[in-house]
Amino acid sequence: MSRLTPDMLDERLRRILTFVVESHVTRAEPVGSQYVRAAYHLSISPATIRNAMQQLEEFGLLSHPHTSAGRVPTEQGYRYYVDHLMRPDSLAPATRRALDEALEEARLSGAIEERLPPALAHASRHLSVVSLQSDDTARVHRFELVGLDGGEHLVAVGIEGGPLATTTWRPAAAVDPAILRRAESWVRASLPVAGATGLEALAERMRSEAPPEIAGVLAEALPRAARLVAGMAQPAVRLGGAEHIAAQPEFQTPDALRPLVLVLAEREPLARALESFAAARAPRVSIGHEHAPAAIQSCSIVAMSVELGPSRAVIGVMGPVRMPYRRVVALLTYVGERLGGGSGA
Amino acid sequence: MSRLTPDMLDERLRRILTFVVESHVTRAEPVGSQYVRAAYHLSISPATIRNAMQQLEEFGLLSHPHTSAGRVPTEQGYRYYVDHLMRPDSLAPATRRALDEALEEARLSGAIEERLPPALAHASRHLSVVSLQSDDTARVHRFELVGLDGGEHLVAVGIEGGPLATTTWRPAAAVDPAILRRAESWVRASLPVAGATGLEALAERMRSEAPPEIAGVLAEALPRAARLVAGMAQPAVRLGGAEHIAAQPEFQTPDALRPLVLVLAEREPLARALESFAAARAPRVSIGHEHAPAAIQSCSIVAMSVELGPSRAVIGVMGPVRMPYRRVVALLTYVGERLGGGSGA
DNA sequence: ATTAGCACTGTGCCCGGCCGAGTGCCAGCA
DNA sequence: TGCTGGCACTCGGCCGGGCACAGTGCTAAT
Repeated sequence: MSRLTPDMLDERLRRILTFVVESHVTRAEPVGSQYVRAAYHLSISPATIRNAMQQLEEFGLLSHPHTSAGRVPTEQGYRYYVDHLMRPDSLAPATRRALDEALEEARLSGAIEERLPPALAHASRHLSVVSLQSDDTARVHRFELVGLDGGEHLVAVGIEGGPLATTTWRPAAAVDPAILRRAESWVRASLPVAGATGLEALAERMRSEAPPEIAGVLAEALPRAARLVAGMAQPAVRLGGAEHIAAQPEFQTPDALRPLVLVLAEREPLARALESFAAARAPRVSIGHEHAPAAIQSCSIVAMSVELGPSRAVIGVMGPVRMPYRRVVALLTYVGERLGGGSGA
Repeated sequence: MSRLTPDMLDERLRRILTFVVESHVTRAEPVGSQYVRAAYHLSISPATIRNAMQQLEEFGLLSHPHTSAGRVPTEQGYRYYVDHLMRPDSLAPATRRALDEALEEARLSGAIEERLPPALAHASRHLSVVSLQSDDTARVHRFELVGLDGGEHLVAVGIEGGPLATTTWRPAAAVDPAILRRAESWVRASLPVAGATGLEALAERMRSEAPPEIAGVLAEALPRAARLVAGMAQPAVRLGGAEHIAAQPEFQTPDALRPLVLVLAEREPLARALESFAAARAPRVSIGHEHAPAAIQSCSIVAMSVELGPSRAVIGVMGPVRMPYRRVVALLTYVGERLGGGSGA
């Protein structure tokens, strides 16, 4: 299907499409010709509007639930709206203030990834999603080996743009600190390596190449390090305001709601969908079937990537395709600025 | 309402209640007198069964959706069944084998808390829940302070019966290792303390009592340590097999399904409900309104506490009140034995 | 090109009637 | 006394018809 260019539609069609989208977003019902006329004080007659709507339908931008119903935007209609019609919105001062407060509080307490989802959900009145960045191929650039008191040993690995992760184990016999440092150096000489698989490859090489006296520690440490990296690669998706999406009229049938149950329980499909926003430094919109996971193809996602503490995260909002894109984009733009997403690396 | 004693019901009433519960569990429909008679080859007449059912209804064990429908167990009916009627079930060999394999594989890969939910869900054909144990008041019994290469510093805290948690920060100026060790010792002298609040109190005391040269590091380390403990106290709830609960006939209306959406998204109510199983060394059953969170009062939970790696966890299964308690209890009993839950501290 | 008018079509809703399931009760019987 | 067969009753679910309504598509007029 060829992408519509902005100038394929004349001014009137563009205005009417805008009206239909925005009316339908707020009213959640098919919109008819006389409603558009009345709501926007148009001086043209309903019949003319009907003709225009018919053209929009031929373009695939509107559709018709049944003969005697009004029009509803198609996913392509929303796409056209988002790309060419929607004008920037500004946040209500109260919303802005609430966000500022929440962000400031989060910064102080340091638990920003905990506070962000409820704040976003509250401000957007939609389900908010925050995914701590995942990257299977992220380079492991740090490796630390520490002997703790009491015989336990600690291994720490850091991936680029990610936090440091640690785990501990208790070897059969105490390990000489000098051996630890040599083992550390041996590993570091090969850094950076690519993700968990890189570490596993390193563990493999270690068996034949590393000096025997450090092989023992490394045999314990490297697989654990690989597991840590693999664990970081599974993004933790945090959610806020699930009540909003569950309250939407499009999710008032069990068939519509069920996929949501699955997605919210096992968040993997959601994480997958959010990955595609990893490069978005400004809010990006994904509408319905534009994203892959079937369970959320009745939803739209507006999201972007921001710096969150030491690592990057995708933050966004998910709702029905009939979503107030204007408002949500404005919201995310603001939050992104506040968190330094746009200015980030 | 006074608790029913097992001998308040004569043998026939007990048998009929058993039949009604078990039929309803498998068929998900009200069960009528002639169905009971036919299904269990009873030699008594439907009329007699009806009389018996009427008595059971007077006891509050059965109820009646409407005049011309069969009987349905009440929550108290299920409770009586679970307490007095249900006989131990044995696992199908295939299930047992599948579980053995999953557990063995999980043990090898070390990621048991990842593998357990899907395994439990698959074996029980219900939603499985695994909650890593939380305890606000858990004693902090370990404290480590380590200088890493590159100027970063690492603080590690361990709570009793829990894993070691770590975080890092980068102080303005490098800290002398000797100072680190003295700071460590100063904190350890006060261990164990109770949970995050204990650490916060310690940070408070530190300001007036600690030698000035270690106050700087501790001012950075102690609040971070407190946050780590607070974070551990928020149990991570993992789920498996959400499709099972979403497929149950009792959740085929939006009103029934909606609370589930909320609970699965924000897992806090679930975590709260699971806390009450922390002391259960054998499967315990909580039926409908027996647990507090309103959102899951149309569900039952069968769960128990087991040792999972270094810490304890509550593992269980959640489904509609109409749940195959026999089978699920047998399943959890088996898994509990395998994980050493019963034999645990 | 726009508009007024009008016939048309499909949905949602209410209503009445029917069917079936399963009960409660009663009278009769071991 | 306890069980049983029989019977009237009640309620939910389902089906089909009829009505009101909304909003369209078309045509003819401006």
